[in-house]
Amino acid sequence: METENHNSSKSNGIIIGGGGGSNLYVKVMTDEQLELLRQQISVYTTISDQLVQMHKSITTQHDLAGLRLGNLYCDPLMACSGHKITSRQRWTPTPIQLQILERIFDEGNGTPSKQKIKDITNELGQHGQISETNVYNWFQNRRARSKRKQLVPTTNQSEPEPETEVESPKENKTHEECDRVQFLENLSPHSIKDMYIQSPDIAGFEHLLSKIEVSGSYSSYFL
Amino acid sequence: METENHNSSKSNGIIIGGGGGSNLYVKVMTDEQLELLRQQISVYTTISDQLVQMHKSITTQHDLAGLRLGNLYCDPLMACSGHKITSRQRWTPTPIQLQILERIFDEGNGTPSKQKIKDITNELGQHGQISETNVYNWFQNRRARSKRKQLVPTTNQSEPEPETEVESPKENKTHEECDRVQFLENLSPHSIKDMYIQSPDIAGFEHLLSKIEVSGSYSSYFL
DNA sequence: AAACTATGAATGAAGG
DNA sequence: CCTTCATTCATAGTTT
Repeated sequence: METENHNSSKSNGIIIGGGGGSNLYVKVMTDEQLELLRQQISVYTTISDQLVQMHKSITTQHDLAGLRLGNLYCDPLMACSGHKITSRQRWTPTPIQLQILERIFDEGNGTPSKQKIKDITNELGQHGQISETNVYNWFQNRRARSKRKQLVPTTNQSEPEPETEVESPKENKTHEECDRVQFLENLSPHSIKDMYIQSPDIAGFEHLLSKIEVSGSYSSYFL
Repeated sequence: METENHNSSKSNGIIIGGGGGSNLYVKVMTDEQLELLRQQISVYTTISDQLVQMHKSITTQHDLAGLRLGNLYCDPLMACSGHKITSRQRWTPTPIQLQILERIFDEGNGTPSKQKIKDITNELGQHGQISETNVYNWFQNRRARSKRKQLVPTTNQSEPEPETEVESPKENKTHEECDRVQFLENLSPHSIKDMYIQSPDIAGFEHLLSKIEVSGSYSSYFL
């Protein structure tokens, strides 16, 4: 367990001369340094632990909607006031609105100008909550999709992209939340065993540890 | 569990006897131990970094997409195994890239000059494929859309429909969301300065560090 | 419930 | 810069 004796790097080693002439090279840390290390690691531990818990709570729950809502209605006052918060993170046109929109769309003008958008928005506002962005997006999507429909009328099933698809075959579609977390899960496994310091009480954390790859550049983080 | 009594149980200190009779007590770490520490810390760094990015991506509404692509980027094996990654015509910023871009964008200068673009591109190139055009476009779009964001602060709270939606009171989404977000935000500030080890390139991380409270029990994590 | 479909929304890029 | 398009994601609603 004695050193491999590389004395090149920082001076975290000292040479203690015995009386005779045999020098003993050891790595030295003062109590202060150890304390700092302890703090540093504890900080990492704390952060990681809590973030992991958040991560778990996010991926476990189905409430991605709530998640998304968080962005939109992140105002703590609003949220905590336990008030209304019509949690419609995504606008959905009412039948009346849709009808009007369709009519306007069929009127030909594929280009709803800015002012037009305003007018339409105002009109539709009489029939439900709506914003200009909603109208804008609607026309945007409507145009694009009506165009695409024409382009691919019935020939959709014959050419399912015979590409060199070595991608993981399935499970792309329904795992929305996985998309969000796979950047962690997909990390190639690398066993960090017998760590000098172990965090005893973080449950899912070790699982993550076993998956995180220690990139070769980690040494650059250190010292 | 192991106590924090590092003086006795865990012989990480040795007594080196000099010739005379004065003993020198020092903390000792072998290279191996140091290496393990290095790995451990780098693991924490990696995990924290990525989790922080996820956290930011979640709490910031405009970059969920970028996060998603993280899985493509983050898996070295898959990326290096060859014929993957292709089939993407459109550049998508990696989380790291996005983070850097956001930081630069937030630094005010709405005008990324030609030279600036070059620099940024070069920097981001360290974290993934990118071109100057990508950077240019990104800033272009970012600016335009952030501007448009202000234009549509539609706090439309009107009640157009017989909205009897009470959103299941027991399952308070907003509350959960708050919990998730606030667990970081609410941590009492504690300055971790002059850390023995610093991670140079994690931007938002230091901000978090300044907010994380080092709980008094951190010593229990250590040894 | 899980899978599917329709569609609102986000965003990189192109044109002017 | 502004507008527009193409692509993709995420979700609400529907079907099996």
